[in-house]
Amino acid sequence: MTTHRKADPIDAALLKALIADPDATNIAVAESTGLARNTVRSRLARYAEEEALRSFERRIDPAFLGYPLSAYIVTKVTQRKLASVGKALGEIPEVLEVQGLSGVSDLLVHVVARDADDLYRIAGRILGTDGVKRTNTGLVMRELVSYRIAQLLNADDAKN
Amino acid sequence: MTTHRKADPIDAALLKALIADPDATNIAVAESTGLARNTVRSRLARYAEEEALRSFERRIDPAFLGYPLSAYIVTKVTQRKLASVGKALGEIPEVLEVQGLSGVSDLLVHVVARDADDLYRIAGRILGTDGVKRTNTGLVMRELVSYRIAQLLNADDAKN
DNA sequence: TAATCAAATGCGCATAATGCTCATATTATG
DNA sequence: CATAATATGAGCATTATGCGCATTTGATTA
Repeated sequence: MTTHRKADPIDAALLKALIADPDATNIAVAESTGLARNTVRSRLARYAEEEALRSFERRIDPAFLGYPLSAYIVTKVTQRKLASVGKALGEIPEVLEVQGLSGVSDLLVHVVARDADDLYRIAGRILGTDGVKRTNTGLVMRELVSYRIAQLLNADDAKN
Repeated sequence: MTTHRKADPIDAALLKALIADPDATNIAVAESTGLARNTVRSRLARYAEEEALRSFERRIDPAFLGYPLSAYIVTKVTQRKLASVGKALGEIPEVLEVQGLSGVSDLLVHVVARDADDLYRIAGRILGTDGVKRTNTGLVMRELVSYRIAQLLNADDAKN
């Protein structure tokens, strides 16, 4: 796995171009980055192969699907039942994401809801799940910093 | 704002096709959904205009940028200093997202890091930020349910 | 029931992008 | 210096795009 050429495993300029315009054609990206068209093409193919790009689902705003409320539910779980809880949570449609945190029995459950009543119902269903000991719901009131990653493309070399 | 035709504001089939293949051409989407090409085109244009699709950044896996560690830092803040804390957090490159939770003085800070030492440094920097009273770092150990949204496209009608 | 209107459809066409191949150039690494 | 992975440049057949425009569909409303 030695790298030849300077070849960053991930090319910052290329990704920046795509961030600026997700629908840019390969040719447009090539022009804006100064790379050759075939280079853009082969790199994107490699990224796809390496799964450097996650699902398109991440780009869909839940609010536009009718789920304007977003909440994070910190969930304390009976350690033995971690797997079954994970499975049960996966069966709740409004659960977008569940991450196991350090502490072994803490889960961070990201949910969305149609309205306050809906959220109440969902939180109740989670708390009622066998193996769940305790939940703590934090409704997202506002985004102080909205999701971004572009800044990491600069700091890549300049260690901070 | 009356809707004519059946016209879902968001078309489930179209989005599903894009989830299945994010790089599908309009023509391919039209074929797989049974919609006309111009329909696909105009709908996608509308979604873009309505900002139903979020930044392309969401699709970039931080791990491929050299940040394999992900953590959520629950942060208790002096309420008066909420704005300045938000600004300060925004200046930390490894901070991907900051959300203000109900409770007014609770923030959920999503960070990534190159390694454990890096995370330690970042957590320290956040704790050292003026206005931050307390932090609680939860390192993501594994994903029990990885981000998904497709299931909401089905449950859209079938109230659960 | 008929008028109305937004969305959906179908067609055509000039322009642009794609997917591919192949030969060549470039550069980090050993 | 030799090597190997990447980048580049050119060409070409195929496909997609962007757009205009006329027509149809189906829900709303007078």
